[in-house]
Amino acid sequence: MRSSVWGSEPLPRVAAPLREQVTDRVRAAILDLRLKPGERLIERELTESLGVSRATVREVIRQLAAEGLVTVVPQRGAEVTSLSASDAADIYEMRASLEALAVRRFVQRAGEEQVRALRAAVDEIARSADGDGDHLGAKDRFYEVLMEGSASGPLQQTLAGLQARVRLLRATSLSAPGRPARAAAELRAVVDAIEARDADAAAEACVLHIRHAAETATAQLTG
Amino acid sequence: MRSSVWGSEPLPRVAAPLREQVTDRVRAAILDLRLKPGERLIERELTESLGVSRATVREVIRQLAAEGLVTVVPQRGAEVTSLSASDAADIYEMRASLEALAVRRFVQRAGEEQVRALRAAVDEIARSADGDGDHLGAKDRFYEVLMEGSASGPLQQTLAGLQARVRLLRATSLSAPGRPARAAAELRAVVDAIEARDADAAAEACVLHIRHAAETATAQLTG
DNA sequence: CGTTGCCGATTGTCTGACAGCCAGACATGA
DNA sequence: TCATGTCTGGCTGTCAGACAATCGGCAACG
Repeated sequence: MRSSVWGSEPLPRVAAPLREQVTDRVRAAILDLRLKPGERLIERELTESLGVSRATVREVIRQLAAEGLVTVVPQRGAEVTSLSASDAADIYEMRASLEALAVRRFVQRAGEEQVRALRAAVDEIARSADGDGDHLGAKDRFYEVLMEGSASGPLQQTLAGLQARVRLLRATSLSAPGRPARAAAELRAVVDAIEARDADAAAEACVLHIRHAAETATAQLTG
Repeated sequence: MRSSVWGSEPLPRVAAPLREQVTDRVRAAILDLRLKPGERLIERELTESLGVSRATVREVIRQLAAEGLVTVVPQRGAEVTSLSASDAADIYEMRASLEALAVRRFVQRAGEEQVRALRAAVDEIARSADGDGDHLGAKDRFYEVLMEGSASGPLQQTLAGLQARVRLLRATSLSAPGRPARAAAELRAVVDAIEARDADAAAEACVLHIRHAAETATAQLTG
């Protein structure tokens, strides 16, 4: 029996372990600012509100600490990470470098189908920038396709961590008037270059995009 | 009482939590190849050989998984990560980008004292390349100074993870004849540029260094 | 008004337990 | 003989409960 009938992948685990579901929920709470930066995460409170044991909660906290979303102070526990302006700048710089790299990989490795998907995603972003549709979700989908197509485990893992931290700021940076539309245009430039299979141009466009995002974000932070 | 008497830092925690000591020991075992890539990490075995409880062992495993040193398969447990050639290439590429960034930050933020320390570290590397002294340790010290001087938490955390993974390969890549000496020369070029406070040149030299390291490493891997 | 000492809140760690899953050994039947 | 069920041991996933160590604040005290 040819295995390709089922697709080449070893079946992506339907029922996620409890630990991961909990991790996702807490992460979401942090990114939605239901848990604000600086707020303490008390283990017993989490066990109660999430309905899981302390052991599980602790593993979740380690996970989120590794992602940089929470900071643990020895003998004091975890709190939601609050980023300094200089941290934010560094994170944006790192994102610029690594996403440029991801885009390069995408050009090398992605198939026609994936390029089309990326185009569709950027169109969706543009549409949502004009008012209707959920902008955050559209952007998430864009990055999902990008990561899928660049086909690099290490890159994906690292960038995911960076993006999560950026989102700690994103609520503010996105609110800049007119920013969504410009962001959409910048991403379109990236996809244009990708379709032309021009890795250098795509990477450069990508760096430009992140730099602009960083500028509006830090402007809001310091202003 | 002036706090500067004790140094400005908030005291780097002398008595590390047990969990961290254990993490360090397991990490060291992996990097020394006492635990080989692909080898399974069985929780009960670890509790016995390390003398700690299973809860602690599990937290340690999560930590190392986040660093990318071990891979956990749901319902099957953790094993030492084994990197594909393409993963290795991506990791080196990421390192090149991020270390270049770190070097730029160093130029911006480090003081005279730290530049001197970096110079000393690279001298030590050169000396150890000529036979005597421990090369790995010298390189570690170099990066320690670099990270300290670039003063960026996020960068430091991310790069530490990448470097750990590179070390999974390093045992092989370092054995290339003549490589240590050339590596020393390349790092010297980085420091030269730093001393001249030329961030662009320093970053470029840094990228060059990592590229060369990547080449010899992948040559060994595929050969 | 600055110290000192105590107390509650929380984390760090351990023990023991039980269900569920997986892989491989084993047995069964065509 | 080969394919198909079935069983079993080895692990992981998760839980509950317990106890010492430590931190932070508060109150008594000099």
